[in-house]
Amino acid sequence: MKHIADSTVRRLSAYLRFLEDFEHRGLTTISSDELAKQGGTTSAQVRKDLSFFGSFGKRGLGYSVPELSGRLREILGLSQHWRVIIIGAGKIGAALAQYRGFRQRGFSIVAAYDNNPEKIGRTLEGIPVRDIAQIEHDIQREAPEIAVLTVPAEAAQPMLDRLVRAGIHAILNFAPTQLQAPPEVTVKTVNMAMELEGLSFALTNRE
Amino acid sequence: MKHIADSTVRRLSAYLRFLEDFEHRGLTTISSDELAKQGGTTSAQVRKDLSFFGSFGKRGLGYSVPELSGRLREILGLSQHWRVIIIGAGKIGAALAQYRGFRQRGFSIVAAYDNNPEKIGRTLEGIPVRDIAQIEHDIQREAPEIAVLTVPAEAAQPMLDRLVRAGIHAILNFAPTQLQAPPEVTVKTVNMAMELEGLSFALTNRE
DNA sequence: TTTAACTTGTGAATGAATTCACAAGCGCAT
DNA sequence: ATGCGCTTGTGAATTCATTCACAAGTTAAA
Repeated sequence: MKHIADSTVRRLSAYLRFLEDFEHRGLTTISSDELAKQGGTTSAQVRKDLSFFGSFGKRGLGYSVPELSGRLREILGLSQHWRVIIIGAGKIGAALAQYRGFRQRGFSIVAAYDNNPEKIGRTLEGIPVRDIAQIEHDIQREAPEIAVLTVPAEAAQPMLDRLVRAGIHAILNFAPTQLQAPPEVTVKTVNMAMELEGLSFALTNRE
Repeated sequence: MKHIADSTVRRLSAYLRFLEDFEHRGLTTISSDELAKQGGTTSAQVRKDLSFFGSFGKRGLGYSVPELSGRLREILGLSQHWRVIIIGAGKIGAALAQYRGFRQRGFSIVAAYDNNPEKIGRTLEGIPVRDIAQIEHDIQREAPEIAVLTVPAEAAQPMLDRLVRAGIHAILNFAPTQLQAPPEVTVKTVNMAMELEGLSFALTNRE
């Protein structure tokens, strides 16, 4: 398949959210223009994004809301369940563990891991906290697909290497550091410091 | 000034992090190539990024670490302090309140706000939780520059409007929703659901 | 059946970001 | 002083992403 840009995938994800809203309100069709207005983009962009995957609309009418949302879920891989593990049972890990958006979209958090003996054996928002020492064993046994990394910056790269060796192919990183991973592993980084600095730049450099 | 792309600002922010590392280790000069390797980019990209703001390097030698990091801090607006308020004293708010990266970079969290009477008057990681009803009054009095929005999705847009009317120009949004704001207001959104869906897409569509 | 009002899907055009490639400058060794 | 090895700064070339613009398809009304 032709390479799909990251920005395109993000927009698909946004479209799906609006479609679910529409579905909820009982509407059956939607035009690229309405979708665009919601997502802060243009109708041509919406149609182009969708055209990478097929043609789902009806000329003169628009898109069927249930059909398009179904297709988007397929495209994004949301028609299957993904098992998620959280590495690092700190505050951020806890905030994520209770975040309802995960389960709503087919991501189930199976366990959290930490190296602090006081945390191991307890639960984090109902999710068991296990010893990080057993991570390789658990990955082999339970085959989670996605790992969320909420460890201190200096521990992030070694932990990523360890997860990759154990067979993880998708990582959501919250440590404020640039990570290296082999090409078959996808890493997304959420860096709050970077976002804040973007705001600082905008505040400083506006005329 | 010429318009600077968002991607450029993000990279500058990454460069600064490495420079601080280098500074810490007592190194005095660095080449665009070393900076690039750390940041997962190319030396030409590093030089182009910096060239928008001046020429800071010495041919044949590279960049002075303390000088370049100082210049980047200026460019990013980090030589001044920014006051931050957190709107929504839930789990994410708490995780952010204790995040050390903020203070380290000159962002000080002055207060959190909530509408839950059980939370108002208490503290969140040492930060006072105040009644959201007094937000306009406080903004006028304390003039915070940045608001972090950690409220439920459906409350985000009305709250943004309220903050903008009260004089806020920079918003870091954690609600999983697309927000509309006037052009003089900068909004950055951190959307975990979107990142996860990006991983789901990558897992699904790899050959 | 014809017409009018819409809306899609998509090549072509434009615009933006990245990479190339090289002249020019700097430091060190000889 | 001269030459060599290294690195910057930057126009030009290229690649990537977005927007334009319109033929073709659909519905509904007359």
